[in-house]
Amino acid sequence: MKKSQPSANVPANAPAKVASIGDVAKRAGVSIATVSRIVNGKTGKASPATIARVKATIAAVGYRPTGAGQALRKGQSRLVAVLAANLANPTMAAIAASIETALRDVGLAMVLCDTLDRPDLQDEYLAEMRAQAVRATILLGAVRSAKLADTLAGAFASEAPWLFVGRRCPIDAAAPFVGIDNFAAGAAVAHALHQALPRGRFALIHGSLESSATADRIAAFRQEAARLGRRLAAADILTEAGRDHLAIGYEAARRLLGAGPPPAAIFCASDLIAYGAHRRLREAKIVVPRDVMLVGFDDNPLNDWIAPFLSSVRVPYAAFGPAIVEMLGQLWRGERVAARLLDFELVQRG
Amino acid sequence: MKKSQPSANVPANAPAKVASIGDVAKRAGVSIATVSRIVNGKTGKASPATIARVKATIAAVGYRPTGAGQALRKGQSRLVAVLAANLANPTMAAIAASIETALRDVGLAMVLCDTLDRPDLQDEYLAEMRAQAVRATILLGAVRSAKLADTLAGAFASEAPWLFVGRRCPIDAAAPFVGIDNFAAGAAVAHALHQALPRGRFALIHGSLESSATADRIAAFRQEAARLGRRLAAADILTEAGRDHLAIGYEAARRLLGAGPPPAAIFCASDLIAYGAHRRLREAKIVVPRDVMLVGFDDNPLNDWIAPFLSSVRVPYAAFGPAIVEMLGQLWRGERVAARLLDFELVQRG
DNA sequence: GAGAAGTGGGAAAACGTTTACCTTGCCAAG
DNA sequence: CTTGGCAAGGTAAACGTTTTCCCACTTCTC
Repeated sequence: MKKSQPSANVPANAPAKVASIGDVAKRAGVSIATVSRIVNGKTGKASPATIARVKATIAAVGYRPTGAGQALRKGQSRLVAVLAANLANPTMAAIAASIETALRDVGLAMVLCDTLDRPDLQDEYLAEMRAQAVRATILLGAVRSAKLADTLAGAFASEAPWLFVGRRCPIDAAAPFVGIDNFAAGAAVAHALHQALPRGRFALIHGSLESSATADRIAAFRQEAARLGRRLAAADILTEAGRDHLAIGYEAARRLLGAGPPPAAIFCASDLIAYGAHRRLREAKIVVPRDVMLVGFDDNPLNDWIAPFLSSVRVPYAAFGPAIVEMLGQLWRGERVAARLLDFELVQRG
Repeated sequence: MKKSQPSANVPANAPAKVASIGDVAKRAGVSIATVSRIVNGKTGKASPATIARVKATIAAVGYRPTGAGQALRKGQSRLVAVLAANLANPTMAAIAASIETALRDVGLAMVLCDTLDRPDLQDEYLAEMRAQAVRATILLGAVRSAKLADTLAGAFASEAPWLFVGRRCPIDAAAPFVGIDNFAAGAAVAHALHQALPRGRFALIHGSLESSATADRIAAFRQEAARLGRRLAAADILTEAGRDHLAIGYEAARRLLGAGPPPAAIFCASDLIAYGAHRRLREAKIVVPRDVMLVGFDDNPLNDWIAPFLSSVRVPYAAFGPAIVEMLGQLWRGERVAARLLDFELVQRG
């Protein structure tokens, strides 16, 4: 008596083993090679009658090739890893959801990991996903890490390529990338604010500049503002340490309001920062956008519903999945890939 | 010349194969059995010197057991599937993130799928996850489906148990469950509204009652309200078809306001419904909570920042992961499990 | 009617692990 | 000197799949 029954409450049909390719072959009276060929659509090797019989058997026993067997033999699984920097951020979660849907459409499954923006965790996940023989690794907000730098050279044309989404690769900006043109977006915000508010100060709140996305937005905004004659004072460019964008926005807004009269507009490098800033503004009885215009970034889909005061740069969440899958196809075929830039749109509200 | 070089731009170190247990064994001058035993911590079979040598070799070549090999041999992978009903819902995304963190702490990885509340997709994922030899399947908002009903009997004491989170199993309410006591929560809301607003009508907006979570909240609210002498009129209980809670809330609020004077309070079965209703109220110049009290459910972490008008039942997002992992441990050990009910809290704002 | 060319399908190796079982050398007890 | 036992570690099977050969038979072609 092996340990097959963990307890007596298991019904008699509990050990109903899942059918393997050998079971199907035996039941259909063919060899496993034939079953394998039919499952994989290798035509021309079996008669129509055999094909029909095997397919019927497959349906009858509910056979489906075991991932482990395939992965062992072929050296790759049906999995794609997504390493997200921060799943608490609705933007990342929405992009991850879009990726999942697009992967399903091509028969792949998503392994989703939260690196918490920590290099050690990112490295750990990169190693584990390699051990899982994933078909690709999508870094949704990568952070600079040891393994990233070490492995990068061989990782692109390999059978399990890396793809950077949202943020550029911190080591090599030319690595395969899918995302919006943050530089153009930052400039567009500056331009729009200049049009809407011909006079008054602009302020800027952002988090860590390690992220290329943030850095580009900020640099472009400052550059374009200066070009339009709206150079920002040093005291109007605020940042805080930490990963919590809500807290960053709140704290920065507190400092900004404490330093003097409010600016005409505040550009926040993310919607979460804008939410944080808005809370402080609300506490100070400053009405957005009547008294101060507030611009965020990412355009959380909830904004139309609960943040009708917030202008924001809309990122096309749903477009990420298809674009990523398309680029993965190119990488798998060994094609040279360029960065794929998705469209953004400045949504003005209030 | 095999197809080893997809293109000429691959550096010479590209085919750096990942080391297998055999490579480690050869390099350390032992058999693969010894390496395996050491990797798996099977002590007492190797001398300290050998152990040290093998461990050094493992570190040197960066060896890590391949998931496929282990899965094939042991019949289970290091993966746990999470089938979420709707990743666009911030609540589900937050719980999924919590699960991911808790799984990582015990050395497992999460495969995340979005069933879109569709029975066919849920069944497809259940089959695929079985083929992936996942260690467990977590149904975060299950829907009634054919395969669910078929397989349920054997799925609990098996090596790859099913665990229902948020919503009870639609087939068997006694199936392993982690979530809050929605019935108690619904009653608590009714009680709190009765205290806060001694007179005036209550209204209720909800989506599909297929979900046990929604059904329990609604039933308890109505029951407790009636017990307190605040029976709801039929016209004050509103629902809409569809999956989009924002739209449901908006449409229902439109109907409610079109039918006569607004009620004193509206209880919405989810925060998203409440956001939708709030938008309509805002359009009608009705101020929450001054004119109408609004209560949601789930308490989106953003509420403190952008929905300071909304009272809500706070669900302990971060507690889900640890509770789920704990229950999985019990299931794997073949222990009988009861439902695990997490604490909730009614947060009153405004 | 002999060879060629195709059709339909089988046998077996290989992928990386784990583990049950076996072997070897050594030491101590009888 | 045998026997037993233990420490240390090796051998080989098994898991499920894919794929490369190979084989047997049929049908043409001259």
